Amino acid sequence: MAAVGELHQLHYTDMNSYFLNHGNSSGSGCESGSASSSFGTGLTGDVNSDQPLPFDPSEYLRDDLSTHSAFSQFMDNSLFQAVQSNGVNLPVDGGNSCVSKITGMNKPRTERIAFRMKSEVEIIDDGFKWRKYGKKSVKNSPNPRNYYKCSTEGCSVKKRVEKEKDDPSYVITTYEGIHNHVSPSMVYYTSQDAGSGQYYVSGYQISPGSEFARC
DNA sequence: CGATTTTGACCGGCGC
DNA sequence: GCGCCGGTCAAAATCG
Repeated sequence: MAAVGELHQLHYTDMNSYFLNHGNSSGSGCESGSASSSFGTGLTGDVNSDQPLPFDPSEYLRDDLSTHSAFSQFMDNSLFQAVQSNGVNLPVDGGNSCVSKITGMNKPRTERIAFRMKSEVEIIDDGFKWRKYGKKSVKNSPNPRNYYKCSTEGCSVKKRVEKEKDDPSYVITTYEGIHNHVSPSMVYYTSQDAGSGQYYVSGYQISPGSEFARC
C-alpha cells in the first residue's frame, strides 16, 4: 500500500459512509437519495483498517453537485462539530464506524483526519478559506507537503496537503483541529419555531462565490 | 496597499 | 549530545 510514513498512523476517513450517514441524518438541504446506493458499494466492515479507501471520492466530487454539497456539509457538520479535541466522538452507524481515527487517542492532542482522493489539483475548496504558511519536502516522498491554516481570525484549524507518493493523481489532505466558525461559503437560513419561539437552522445553501457553486 | 504565497531559517521531538 | 526530520515562523516577493 502506498502511503507516506505518517499516514500509517492514521485511518483514512471514509467519506462515502460519511455521506451516507450524515446526508440522511442531518436531513435538511442535501439530497442524497440515489447517490446513497452507489456510495454504499464497496463499503465493508473493515473501513477502520489501515488501508486506502476502497473507492474514489473524487468521482463524486468532480461530477455530482449534490456530492459537492455533501462534502461541504461534511466539512461544516462533521469537522466543525463532531471531531473533539480529545478522543474520538464521531457519529457511528450501527457497527459500521464511519470514521476512523487518528493518532493520540489517549493523549490530549488535536484530532486529525486524513482524506485520500483523486484529483488533478491539490487545492480542494472545502468551503473554508486557507492561508498557506509552509511547504516542506518530506522523506520517502518526492512530493512536497503544503501546510495551510484557516485564515478566519481566531480559528487555528490546519490542514496538510500532499500528493501521494506512488500515484500523484491522488491527493492526501489531513485536517487538524476544529473550526470555531461555520464555513464562509455556506449561507444559512433560520426559522422561528412556532411553539418555543426559538430560532433554528432551517436550511442552507452554498453561496454563489463558492467553488462548489460553480459546477 | 492589504492579503497571500514563497522559501530559507529556526525549533522541538525523537532515535541513536 | 548530535543529527535527522517534520512542523512553524517570518521576511521578502507577489498578487489582486
